[in-house]
Amino acid sequence: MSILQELKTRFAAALEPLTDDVEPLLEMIRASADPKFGDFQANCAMPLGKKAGRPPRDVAADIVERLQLDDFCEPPEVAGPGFINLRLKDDWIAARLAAIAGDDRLGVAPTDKPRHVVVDFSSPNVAKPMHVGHLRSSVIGDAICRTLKFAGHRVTSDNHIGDWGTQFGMIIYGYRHFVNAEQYAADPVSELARLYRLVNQVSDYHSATAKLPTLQSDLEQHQQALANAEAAADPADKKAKKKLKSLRKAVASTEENITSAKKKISSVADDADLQALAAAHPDIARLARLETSKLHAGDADNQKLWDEFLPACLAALDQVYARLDVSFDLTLGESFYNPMLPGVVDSLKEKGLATDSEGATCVFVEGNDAPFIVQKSDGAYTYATTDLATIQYRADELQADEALYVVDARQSEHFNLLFQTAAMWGYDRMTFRHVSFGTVMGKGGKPFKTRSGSNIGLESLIDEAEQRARIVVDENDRERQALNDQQRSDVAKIVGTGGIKYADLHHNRDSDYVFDWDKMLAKSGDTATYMQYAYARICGIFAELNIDRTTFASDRATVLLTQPPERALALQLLQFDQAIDGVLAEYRPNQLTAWLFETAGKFSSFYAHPECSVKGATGELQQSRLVLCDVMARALKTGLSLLGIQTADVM
RNA sequence: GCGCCCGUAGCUCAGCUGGAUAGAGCAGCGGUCUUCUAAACCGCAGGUCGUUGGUUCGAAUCCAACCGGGCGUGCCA
Repeated sequence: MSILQELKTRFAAALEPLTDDVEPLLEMIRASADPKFGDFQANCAMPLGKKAGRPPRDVAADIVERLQLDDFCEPPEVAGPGFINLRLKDDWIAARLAAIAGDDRLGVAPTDKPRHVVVDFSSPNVAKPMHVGHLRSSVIGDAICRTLKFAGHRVTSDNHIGDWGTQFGMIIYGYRHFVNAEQYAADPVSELARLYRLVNQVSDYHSATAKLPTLQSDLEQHQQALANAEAAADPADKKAKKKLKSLRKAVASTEENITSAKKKISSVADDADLQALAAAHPDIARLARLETSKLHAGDADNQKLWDEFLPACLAALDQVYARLDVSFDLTLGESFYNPMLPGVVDSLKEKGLATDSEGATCVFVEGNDAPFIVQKSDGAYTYATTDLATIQYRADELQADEALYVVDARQSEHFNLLFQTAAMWGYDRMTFRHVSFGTVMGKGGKPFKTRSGSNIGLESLIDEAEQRARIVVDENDRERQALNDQQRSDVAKIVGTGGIKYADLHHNRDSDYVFDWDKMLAKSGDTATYMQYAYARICGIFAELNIDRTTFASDRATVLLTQPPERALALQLLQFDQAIDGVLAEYRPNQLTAWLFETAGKFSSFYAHPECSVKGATGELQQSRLVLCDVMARALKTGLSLLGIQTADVM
């Protein structure tokens, strides 16, 4: 039983005579903010006193009198307005720690209320290279899956790939007109990616060329309006000020659009071959869309191409996932749900949820201006329809209790509409949750892009991480020479990808965060490297003493907490369950990174403390310290593994 | 216009179901390697928690208004 559970049980008994509803009061037991207030504190006397109209300190004294916890706590103290401060007995901590030695679960029991959770994450478009935007979804989603599983839930991870969208029409069009057969035979995926880029580039060229005059006149209009407004502006008028601001924004954004349009035009116009190609395919965008709709309509030729393209595209994705150590139970893309879409719309219509509006079939959700469009006026279905079909499948076929969507925060409105529509549609017993996350920013505070403004490829990101990590590994091992070339390269992989993942996970997922190479692989601070290093140092101790950690009989040892760093570390290690609970409460992996960092910090203090040497100790004390080290190593390895981060025995 | 998110130390961020003097990490300053990997440890310094009101014994946390930034907003996904 965990410390917090134990305390809650004891407090429940003591609080029962005082109130009908103890549950919220038990939530007010927590680890102390400051060691001088003990190890844990219970804040329940204040609200209770208020409710009963009694001085909180009296209530606290009442509670303390009823509390039965002298078997594992020092006598509780009442402090301040009515805080109850608790300090665990050293012997009890030592016994608990000895009890979890050798246990990868660190004494955390699986949940007694398992749920079946579908986690929908990563979801790239096939045939389009994955970029940094897919990183967060992949990394956060994977960490959530691993943590849910560890906690004892049934998890189905599902990669809802985009394999049926407009990009396929572009690829098909490109393949028909521009394919380089040799390249395609040698490396189909990169040739398809090239074709996609090419068709995209030419379409963009035409649409930019068409749009440019409008944009330029828009700009003139906006500039004129701005000039007029500036001339008439009354500095005291707030409304006018706001208007000025929005006009300036309009000018700036139009200017940006013009710049980007010009770039798109010149990228083709500056190249004679491209220019000729563009001239020969003036209607490329429409024709590419036509290929898409032919595919959707069941056109045999296009279906054949799709069948041919897809396996290669999936294999390419798998390569990236292998490098990231991310895996899925299911990869059910949009195409999988295609046959279900007409039925979805029919069912919505039957139930009176979907109605015709301006030619499109829409669900209107109260309190939302925007409609939820399930069928466009041209008859095509939308991702709203697919998402509803997906819910149907997950509820009816997979029998899931809960579905998580690890998707960019910008889609929150879509999910809001989706979930409400699903509930009205009858899927009200399943819980749905948009696990949203912010944008990855570059150092300038703008979305992380390459210098030319395109997205940064995920593969090149991993490449760079591993290269940078290798430099760090080489530097660190220069004097020790403990690693050969292969080992260094293995460590660099672990440190590099671990660094990327950790940098992402240690931020609150809601925030945008700034991507910073130097910080990510920094030798110190809150990084994966710091944790991985702590792990390697522990392995080093066992190696030095010629003890095989895998067979180390730590459960037979007694734990002695002779020094403050030992006690602090032991107590920290006993609170792993709180980190797990913290992650799963709102699906925030940063709760676990925080615990790991704190724990690793406590270990580093222990390790560096002159009175806590393991090698320097003998007999029972050395055995005890080895137990501490072993549990610490398990904590790091297990905790990092829940984040999808690996460890190395030697670094 | 409407909706969502954000504003905490020089920088990057935690903390947000209200709790004791607001925490880390970088960067800065000063210490610590003949002893388990110094990719480390110890210490110092650094903040009107955007502003103003409100609720409360108690507010970074809840509510309202405002200021500042980002994103989304009917047929792309």
